[in-house]
Amino acid sequence: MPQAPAAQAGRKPSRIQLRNRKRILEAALEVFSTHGYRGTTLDQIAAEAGLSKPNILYYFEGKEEIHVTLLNQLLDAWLDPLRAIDAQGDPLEELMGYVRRKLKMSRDLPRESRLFANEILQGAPRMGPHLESVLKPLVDQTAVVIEGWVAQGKLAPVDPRHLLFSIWATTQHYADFEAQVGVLMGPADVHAGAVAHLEALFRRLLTPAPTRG
Amino acid sequence: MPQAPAAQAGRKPSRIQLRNRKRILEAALEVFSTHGYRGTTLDQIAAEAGLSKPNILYYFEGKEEIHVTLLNQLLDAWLDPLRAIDAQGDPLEELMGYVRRKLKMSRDLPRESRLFANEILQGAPRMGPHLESVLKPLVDQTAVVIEGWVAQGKLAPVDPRHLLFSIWATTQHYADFEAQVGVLMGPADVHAGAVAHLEALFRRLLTPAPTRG
DNA sequence: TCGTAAGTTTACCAAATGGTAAAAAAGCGA
DNA sequence: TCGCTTTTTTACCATTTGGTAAACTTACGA
Repeated sequence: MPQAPAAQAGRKPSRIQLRNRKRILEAALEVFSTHGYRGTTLDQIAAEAGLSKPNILYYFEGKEEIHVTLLNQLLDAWLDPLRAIDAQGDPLEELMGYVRRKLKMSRDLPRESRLFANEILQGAPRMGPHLESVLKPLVDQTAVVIEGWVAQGKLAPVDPRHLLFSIWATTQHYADFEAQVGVLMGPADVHAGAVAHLEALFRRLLTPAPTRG
Repeated sequence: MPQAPAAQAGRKPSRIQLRNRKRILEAALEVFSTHGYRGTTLDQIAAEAGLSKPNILYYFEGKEEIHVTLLNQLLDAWLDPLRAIDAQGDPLEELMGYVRRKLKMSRDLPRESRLFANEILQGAPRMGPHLESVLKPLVDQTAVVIEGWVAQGKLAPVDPRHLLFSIWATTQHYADFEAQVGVLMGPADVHAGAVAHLEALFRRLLTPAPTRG
């Protein structure tokens, strides 16, 4: 079998392979994130990557494999800020740090945010299992930590999962709804305003009432 | 010219026309909201509507017209809760009422929310002008009202636009990211929890500090 | 430098898809 | 019930699109 690095089984990838797979994924991220899965054509990805369509299919088995590769790769990076929450740290500062990291990701990696949003919006057809196996355990674990903090009185009472939803929603909004934000905010420094606003929003929510007696 | 109600110029629509246009839009909402614009085919809409494809094209000029009709119709309904904010009312209660109405819409009309999210995610290619001409003026106007409330000390200092973004993001999240919320919350009563959580979140943000002196 | 494997291109193809033409079938006012 | 209009169906079509076959070119170790 003279060819088939698409499904390379244990083979160590060559330098060219490494470079071209990276190029393709970068191009695919660009196109998928703005047009969605069905709205993206292999020709667009090929053009963006500077490769021919059959050449793309030399490195990946098909459109779907590119998409899934991108999504799973992404989810992992996406969850790093959540993993970085330290159960031993100061509760309020840990969570506020998380908010800031998520907001920064939204600004620096808007394409990744939109790719993810697109997938979830359509019911996570290519990602469902991954959400169950990767996202859910991590969230369950984080929920326990947050509940512990609340029980210790170091955090105002809050439902951990709804808190996470709020953080995700508000931070990713600036990437996912950029088209709308742009219309409504003009050329102002959106990010700086967002940082200040979300700082106030979550700090007020989470700061525990001073205990008396 | 024996046919052309698609571009009916001033003609009063027949009963059949009214019924079928409604059917088509309902079917299109269902399909567009779950598969996006490019992911939707006329055949799918036709099947969902119980009509043939050419019959669909008898009532609408094409796929794009259906989509645009749906979007513009939707934006109008979508903004009703915002229009309902009463500048003369109690600031905190007006805004909390707005939060509740938005959350209710997210629960009752998730398809509409997702249709809108899909469009904005992709850069609002078929809606840009409408955002400028309909959404922006209304938001500008609301921003003035909120700023007035803040100036009067009836509301904690807050950037009106970022506040609106937070409200939209958190409430619509339950519709737009339902696939994810479902994975993480199981069969629990998500809505009730969301109401309580967002009530706390925004009430704490907006309640002004008691003035002294 | 030569031979083999890796990588790339050219030329296709079948299916899907948005849309059309024109005939057939209902509706409906008089 | 007749005749005209509205509505619906049948039969197509051109383009796009994911994907393939096979020839051709390049890289690289011996």
